[in-house]
Amino acid sequence: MKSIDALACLNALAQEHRLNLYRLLVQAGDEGMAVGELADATGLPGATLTNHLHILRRAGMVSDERQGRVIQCRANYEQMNALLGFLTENCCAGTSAAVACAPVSACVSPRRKSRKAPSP
Amino acid sequence: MKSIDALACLNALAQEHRLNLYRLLVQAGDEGMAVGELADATGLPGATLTNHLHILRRAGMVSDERQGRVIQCRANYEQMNALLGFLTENCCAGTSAAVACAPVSACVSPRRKSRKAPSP
DNA sequence: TTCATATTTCTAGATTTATCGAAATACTTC
DNA sequence: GAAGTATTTCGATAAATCTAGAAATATGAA
Repeated sequence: MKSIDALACLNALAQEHRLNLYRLLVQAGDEGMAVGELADATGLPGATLTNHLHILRRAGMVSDERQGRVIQCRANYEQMNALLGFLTENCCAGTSAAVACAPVSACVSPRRKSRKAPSP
Repeated sequence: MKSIDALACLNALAQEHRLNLYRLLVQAGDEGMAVGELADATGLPGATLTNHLHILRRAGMVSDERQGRVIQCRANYEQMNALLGFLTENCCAGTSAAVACAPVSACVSPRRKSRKAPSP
C-alpha cells in the first residue's frame, strides 16, 4: 500500500461516525448491512450517511453492491490488512528499536517462515 | 485502547505532514530527532511544525524530552502497537469472515501461546 | 547581563470538512 | 405508467483544520 492510500484509509477511519460505521460492518460480517440499516443503527440523516460512506468507499475500506432496491455495504478486510501492513512497516522498518512490533504479514500471510522478532 | 484514543491516533496519522513526521521519527530510532532537525527535514515553518507535533503528542504517538536547548522527539511504539491492536480487534472481532487478519497481539506481545489463526 | 539559538504561543486568514434539508435518481411493485 | 421505497446529489451553512508571520518563552554561551 502506498502512502497516499494509507492516508485515505487513515482519514476514512479518523472520524467518529465513520469508525462506528466500519465497526458495524465488521460486526455484520459477510452479509454486510444495507445503507438504510446503517441509517437506523446510527441515526444519521441520509445525506450525512451517504457522505461518510462515500469517504469510506473511496478509501477502499467499504465495498457495496446493489441488491434490488437496497445497497448492501461490506467492510473490506483486505484493505484493512493492507493498512495494518503499511502501519506495521512504517512502525518497525529500519529500527531494531521498534521492539514489540512484528510484521503483521507474518501473522497474516499463508507463509510464516522467518520470524524476525529480535529479542532485545 | 479506547475508541476515543484510537480516533486521536488515527487523526494524528491521517495527515500528510504528520504521517511523514512520524515515519521520520521511526527511521531515526531510539535517538529520535530534534524539532529543528524535523524542521530541516520537512521544510515546514516552525509554527506549523509545532502544531503538527502537538497533535501527535496529544495522541500519544510521539513523546519528547528537552535536552539542553533542543527538544528531542521520539516515536512512541507502544501507542502504535495499541492502535494496531485496536484496529485488529475491530477488524476481526466477532467474525470468522475476517480471513487474513490475525491478532497483532499474537505477534506483538511477549507471549504467543494461543495462535488462533483459523485456517480457512 | 546580554546575546544567540530553539521552540512555542498568539493571531488571523484560507481551506477543508461535517451537517442536513430538499430535490433528483434508481429500482420494485401495482 | 404511476406510486412507493432506497439512496444519492445538490446546495448552503457551520465548524474544524491547516498554515504561517510575529511575538513570546526557554535555555545556553559570552
